[in-house]
Amino acid sequence: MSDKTTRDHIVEAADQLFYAQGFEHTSFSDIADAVQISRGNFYYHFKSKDEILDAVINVRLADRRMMLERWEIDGEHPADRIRSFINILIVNREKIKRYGCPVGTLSTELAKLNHASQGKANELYTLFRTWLGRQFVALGCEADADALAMHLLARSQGVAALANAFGDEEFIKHEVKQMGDWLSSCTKRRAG
Amino acid sequence: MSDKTTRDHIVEAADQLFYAQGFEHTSFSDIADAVQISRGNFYYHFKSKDEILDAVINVRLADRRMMLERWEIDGEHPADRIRSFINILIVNREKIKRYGCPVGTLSTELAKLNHASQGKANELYTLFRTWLGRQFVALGCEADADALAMHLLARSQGVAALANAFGDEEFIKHEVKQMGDWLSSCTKRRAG
DNA sequence: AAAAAAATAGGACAACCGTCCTATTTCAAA
DNA sequence: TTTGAAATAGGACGGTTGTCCTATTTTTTT
Repeated sequence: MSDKTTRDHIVEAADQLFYAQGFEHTSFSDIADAVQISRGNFYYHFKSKDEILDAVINVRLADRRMMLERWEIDGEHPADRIRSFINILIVNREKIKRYGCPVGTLSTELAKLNHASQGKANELYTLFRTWLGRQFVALGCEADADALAMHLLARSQGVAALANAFGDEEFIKHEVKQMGDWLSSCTKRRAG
Repeated sequence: MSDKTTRDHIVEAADQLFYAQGFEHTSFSDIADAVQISRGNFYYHFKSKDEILDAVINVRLADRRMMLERWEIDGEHPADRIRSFINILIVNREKIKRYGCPVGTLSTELAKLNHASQGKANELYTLFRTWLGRQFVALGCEADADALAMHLLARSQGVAALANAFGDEEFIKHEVKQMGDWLSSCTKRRAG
């Protein structure tokens, strides 16, 4: 059917479970049940739970990197690329409502656990930050490109957090519209 | 020295530990060590860990309620009250950098745990939401008072999340300034 | 001072955790 | 078909968790 290795299945199941239940609250048994393998066989593929987390973060990093690269190859305007980023909130609104932002919630959890992979998880933030910064530079906002990137990142995080708490998808739509307006006013201020 | 009961000490220690380490990652032993009582004695004051969480949330609710009421009694302008809210980020920037927002991180964690006290924890959000909404109404923004309250809440959450991830207090200051400007433009748009 | 109540200590408990070990099975190379 | 490596199953392990129980101490009341 599929040529995915057992290892891939484990990482995939762990990815989903870490997102839905959190890293600490997901046990080896949970993952083993999801993949339908025995607990013991686990340590043939991974030496520890932390190693699985590492693999999960690597997969997430690779996924997002690919997505952002795809958005950059197309001959789109930088503003439209940024709009693609904002639109993640719309595309994933259902899951965000239920589980929050996968990047933000993992980062928050690992910070509390003071986990060794904290830094690596935050590379996900940095990935978006750098990419957004590059788009703002392309828009002609060299001076405060990074600040604008951080601003947008923060607003996305806040929207995801509240949408999750209140279970409110409409709020996402409303805020996304505002973020679009904000972006327009940004570019217009440049042009005018 | 102090006339605080043992129960108060437990709740206080649990409050801090839940904030710094998260609810699930904080064990009975952690709290017992902090309060310097035996684990066994614990169940004389609380029937379960969930009951401690409940007490912690109640304390947090009471604290915030008192703070907001204090801000409303003073004959201040609604805009200045809202500025007081925004300024929480500045006052607590050190702790936010280290542990994030106490309201947001707890809400996020309980959502993942699918914990029974999820709703109660979210009352903290609702408290601020309602209060902010009331201030925006007083500012003359009846139509979209709640939306403005949610917007401000979301931005605060986002700022706290990123400040925590990047360990960046300067970012807080920068965003707080912008939120002040946004508020000014809000009120001016009304007045003009 | 005696009696009753409140508070505390310390250990027992079953369940679960991440980890590890050792048979057994599967499968490909020879 | 034989051989050896790769993959899997299942259970044992020590530690920790939340919970509970029962003495003992402390405090209050009479």
